[in-house]
Amino acid sequence: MSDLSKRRLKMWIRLLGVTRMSEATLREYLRVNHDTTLPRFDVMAALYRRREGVTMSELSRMLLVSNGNATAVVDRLEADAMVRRTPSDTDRRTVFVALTPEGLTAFEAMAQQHEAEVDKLFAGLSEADLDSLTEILKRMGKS
Amino acid sequence: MSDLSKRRLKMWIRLLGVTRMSEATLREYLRVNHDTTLPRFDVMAALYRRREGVTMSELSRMLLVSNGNATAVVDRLEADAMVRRTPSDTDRRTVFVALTPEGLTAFEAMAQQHEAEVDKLFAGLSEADLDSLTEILKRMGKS
DNA sequence: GATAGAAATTTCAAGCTTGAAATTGTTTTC
DNA sequence: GAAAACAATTTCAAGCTTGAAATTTCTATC
Repeated sequence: MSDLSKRRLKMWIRLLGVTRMSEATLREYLRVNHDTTLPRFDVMAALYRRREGVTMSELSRMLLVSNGNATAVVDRLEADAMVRRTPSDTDRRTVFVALTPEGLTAFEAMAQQHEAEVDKLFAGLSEADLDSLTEILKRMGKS
Repeated sequence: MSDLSKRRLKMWIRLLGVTRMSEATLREYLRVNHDTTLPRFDVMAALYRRREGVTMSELSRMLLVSNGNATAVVDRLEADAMVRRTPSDTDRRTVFVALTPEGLTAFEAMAQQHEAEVDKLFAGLSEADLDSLTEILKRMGKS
């Protein structure tokens, strides 16, 4: 195994570590302050970005999770009236999911503080850091 | 919310995306080629790095997972004779976990290919990329 | 040397996640 | 227009994960 390969492995382990620690912080924040979870927040964030609604498949593609997973989280959010399922008129296999007004309100209450939390988490990163990091992450995403 | 804060949020979302896609690739590789899972691999990798064995607490700290989680994964690995628990002589609360010889063999069979897989995944990163990325990740880990 | 506090681990319930199979519906191809 | 292929979603079992509570053991303080 080449030295470069070893360095890539070390970087991957470090990347995973940073991601897990950040997720833990955000999970804790959501639990304590909003009595909710990261997966629920992720779904609501996706639906906030696509206010008109998305299909279940689109949703799982956006979040990079399996279909079954999306179904389960949406089921629970629906039970809490945070999201609503609407069957498609033109394709009876398809269902659209969207935030309810309550869901929208709840999300907006979380989102701003969540952004502040992320900001705090990565306060050590300057504009220049963000430039290079983003550029590198873009390339990583393409493979 | 400042522009810088928005950029940090975008970076975080991108980071999460890269991590999830990479994890999905590695999970698939482990499932198809070694009939195992990422959490199991992670535990075995930690025990490989600390061949002499670690306590359950150390293990969960190394992997950034809860104690209960470590217990569950170690239980299953132990049932498959990949790892062994040994009670401490000096502190009866403590238990050491270590790879069995079978576990060691199984891990070594996976590890090299796993490294190759990671290498492929991040082939787009040059030495210079790794330099700046590692430097930035180090700083991110410190907050 | 009791006892109160701290520490290591496990247990547990609830929720998350995957991948495969099942279900239902649409589209293509003959 | 049947039949086969394809597509969207749900269901399901198994495993993962968390956080809190319970259990057992150790340590410090009186």
